[in-house]
Amino acid sequence: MLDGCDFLKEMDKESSNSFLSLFKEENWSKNTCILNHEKLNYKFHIILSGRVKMYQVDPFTGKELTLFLLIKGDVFDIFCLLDEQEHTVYYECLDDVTVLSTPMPKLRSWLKNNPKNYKILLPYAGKQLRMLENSVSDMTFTNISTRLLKLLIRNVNANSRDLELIDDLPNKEIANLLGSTRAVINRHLQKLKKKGSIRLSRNRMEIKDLGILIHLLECQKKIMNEK
Amino acid sequence: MLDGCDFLKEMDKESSNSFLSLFKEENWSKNTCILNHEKLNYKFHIILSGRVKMYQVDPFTGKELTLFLLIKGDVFDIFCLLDEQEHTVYYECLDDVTVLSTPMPKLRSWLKNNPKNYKILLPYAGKQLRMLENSVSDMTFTNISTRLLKLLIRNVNANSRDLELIDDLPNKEIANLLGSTRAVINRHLQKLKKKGSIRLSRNRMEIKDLGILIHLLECQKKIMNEK
DNA sequence: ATACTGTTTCTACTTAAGTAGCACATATTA
DNA sequence: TAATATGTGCTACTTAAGTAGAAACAGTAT
Repeated sequence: MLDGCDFLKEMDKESSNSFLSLFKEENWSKNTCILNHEKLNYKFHIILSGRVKMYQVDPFTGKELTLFLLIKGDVFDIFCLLDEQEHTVYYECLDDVTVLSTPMPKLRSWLKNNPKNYKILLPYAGKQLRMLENSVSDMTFTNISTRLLKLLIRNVNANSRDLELIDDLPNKEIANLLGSTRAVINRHLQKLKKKGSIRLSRNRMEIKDLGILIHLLECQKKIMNEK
Repeated sequence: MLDGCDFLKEMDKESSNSFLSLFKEENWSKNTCILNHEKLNYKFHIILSGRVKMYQVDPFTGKELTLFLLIKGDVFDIFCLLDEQEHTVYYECLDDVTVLSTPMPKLRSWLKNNPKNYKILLPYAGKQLRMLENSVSDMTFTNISTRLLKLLIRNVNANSRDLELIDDLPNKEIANLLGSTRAVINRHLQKLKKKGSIRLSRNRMEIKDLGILIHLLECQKKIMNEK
């Protein structure tokens, strides 16, 4: 059930048993939102199935930015767990979701009593740090069409060659993932479609020719290089 | 010497003594670069004095992005310490710098033997996460002139009312901090100068009227709100 | 079946930011 | 002191991305 959870793999058997006994399973239906950020300090969750987007909303324009698309094995809110500060961020279920939940104080006191397990947090925190760092550098170094190409390629399943995780999202959600707007994303998607690399329909994107996408990404790099 | 170091404040007396005995002092002169990222996995540093910028360089355009301006109490490389992965990032001393240094493996084994001290890493990791998250949302929600205003205001000393930390940087370095270019930053700085809010000279920025800066920031918000 | 909502596809327009280049000023050092 | 490098201030130009709005379409609910 929790195989492949980065969070647990460093833990020994007895620790992971006592750790898991802290939690109880919860089911949230699609589109459920966790809006109250104070509550993030009250509960801690591990995702068993389904997608949860972590996002921010600009209070002045209402524009949205999806910071992470959390899936099985991801946890939240790691920010609060690390430094016990409030975290102004929202969560929304993109599918029906199953999570393991526990009150934050319960988890904190368990960690205090089992201090060697503090270290299980470290690689996960590192992974998040690297993802954010990567977002920052992508946003300063590359334009939106390149970021879109990267997003698509990154989410192609190596075996099936199919687009995963983001294949059923509307243009608006893709835009939120890249920090752009629906109109701009659609403009770039239409170009990719015209080149025969993707297929588009309502709430559905499919890879038609991964080779073209990879080639286009290479070209972008070359263009930047020539400048 | 290490008063106000976030990194140590959670540690008990005996831990911090044995912790500090791992390190030895090093002095690096201004403009020293740490280019070899493999080495980041070999050594770990705590800054005692001077500024160190952590930055990335786009391999295709040569454009730079300063991710963090590290000062007294900051450490590096926390990314490597957390997840033991390589970290493609550069460091450069903006001043003569004094650090405490230790081999990474030595620190790792000390932590292994003193597992309760794993937790001292957590709030620092949280702080870095929040700073990066903040960069990402600033970059998607606000334009460069607003980000410049925020940068200036954030670095005004509350008591002296003077600009600190970034007051002696050339326009190019300010641009790197915001992920922009010298020409654009200078354009915005000239506007602020014309409004009488700052004074500019070679490698020097001074606050002339903080009130104007704060007012301009408020106006930016209002403009975004009306859209 | 109908109305309603969300999504896609397009066109036309606006604007902030990036780019290029140059004159001039200020440091550094040879 | 001359020569060189670095930083500033400014102009003119280009372009990617944001903005606005409308038509057509696809699902859902009544």
